[in-house]
Amino acid sequence: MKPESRKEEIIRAASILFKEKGYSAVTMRDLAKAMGIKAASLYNHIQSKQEILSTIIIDLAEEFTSGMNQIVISDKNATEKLENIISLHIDVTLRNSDGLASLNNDWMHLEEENLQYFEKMRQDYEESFRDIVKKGIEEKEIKSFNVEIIVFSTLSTLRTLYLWYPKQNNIDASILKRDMISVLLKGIV
Amino acid sequence: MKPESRKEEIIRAASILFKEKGYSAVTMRDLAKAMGIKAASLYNHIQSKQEILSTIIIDLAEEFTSGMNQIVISDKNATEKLENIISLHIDVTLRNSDGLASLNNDWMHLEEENLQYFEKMRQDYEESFRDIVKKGIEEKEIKSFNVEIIVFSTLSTLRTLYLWYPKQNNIDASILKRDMISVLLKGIV
DNA sequence: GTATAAAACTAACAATTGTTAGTTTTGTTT
DNA sequence: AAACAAAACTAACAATTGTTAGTTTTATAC
Repeated sequence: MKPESRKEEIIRAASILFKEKGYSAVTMRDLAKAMGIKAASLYNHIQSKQEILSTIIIDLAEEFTSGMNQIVISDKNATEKLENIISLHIDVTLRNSDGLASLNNDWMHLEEENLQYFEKMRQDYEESFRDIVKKGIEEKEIKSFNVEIIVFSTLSTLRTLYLWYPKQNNIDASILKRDMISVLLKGIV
Repeated sequence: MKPESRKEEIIRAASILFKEKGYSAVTMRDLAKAMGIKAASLYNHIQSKQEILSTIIIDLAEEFTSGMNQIVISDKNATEKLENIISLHIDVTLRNSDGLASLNNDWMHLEEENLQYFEKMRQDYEESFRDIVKKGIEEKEIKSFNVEIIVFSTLSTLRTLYLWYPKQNNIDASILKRDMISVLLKGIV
């Protein structure tokens, strides 16, 4: 592993604080104290508080976008694609559960350009998800429930993993994947 | 319907703003502007910003606590109890989806006394939920999956209803209940 | 119409906010 | 040890924050 730059350390510390109190309630002085330095010193490494937020969120959103795109173009049936989506969410959650709090709760504090970029990615992601479910229903792989409800209920669980996973003591990733697939898919497929 | 007091109007307006930007990012001047008055005038009706937040959250939490307690003591099997929990969440969401945003995302900004009170209620709620699922598994009503995962996945969906429901155009409550019960329970029972 | 209560207003406060400028310290390379 | 870059510091700023005090307007009751 290459050593973490000071900037990356700051972003990681910020992710933890943002998770605890939300972006708006965390001050640069809070963040500095967590780093053991003064607030002004942070600006040797970052440009603004906003840059920290956008780095956290956009990086994660691009990870999901890229992962989803690979799943979409893959030569799999709907059920397997849904399994891969579950797997994607679990992988990202294990790697960066703190950052996901910002993605879920503080995206609206992004500024103009990044806000639009983020909203586009989220919309495309949901669209891809919906299309996979629709295809699955057409192919009789998935039960013919209301599509919106299936997408919503599945996605809401996956999106909330970041809150739940850290409270479980070291549940194994592969076991988690198997169980999540059971609970989320066995009901609808 | 009895007319809404000025204080209730303020709390309702605050719920909407808190949902959009979170408690910390909403200023008393924002809230005043939404009410068409000056910030100082708000204080003729409320004691503090904190009072608004705690009113929104504690009222809702008590509603859930009371609803859950009735379900727990009822003479129903586990499946029926879970159906009633789903129904409870949908009812509360239809009545006050804005306030639920604060309950879900801004509870950590409650101050000492109310924070403890809230956390106790939430803990008890989850405990009751878990007990119902456990009992259901013992009675062979519910499949023997990991209890934590069942509770987490179901509850995460119910807790996120407040975000999803307002975007659906007037989906009927009874239809929603039937479909949610299908999607959430058919997989595990 | 005069008195009373409700609800708005103006003006200001002390504290906190993100950020900048300029300087000093720390650590590494020659 | 001299030079240089990285990373910390102090001090301050302009703007914004929740809130208070005191006053005026608006609506209701007698």
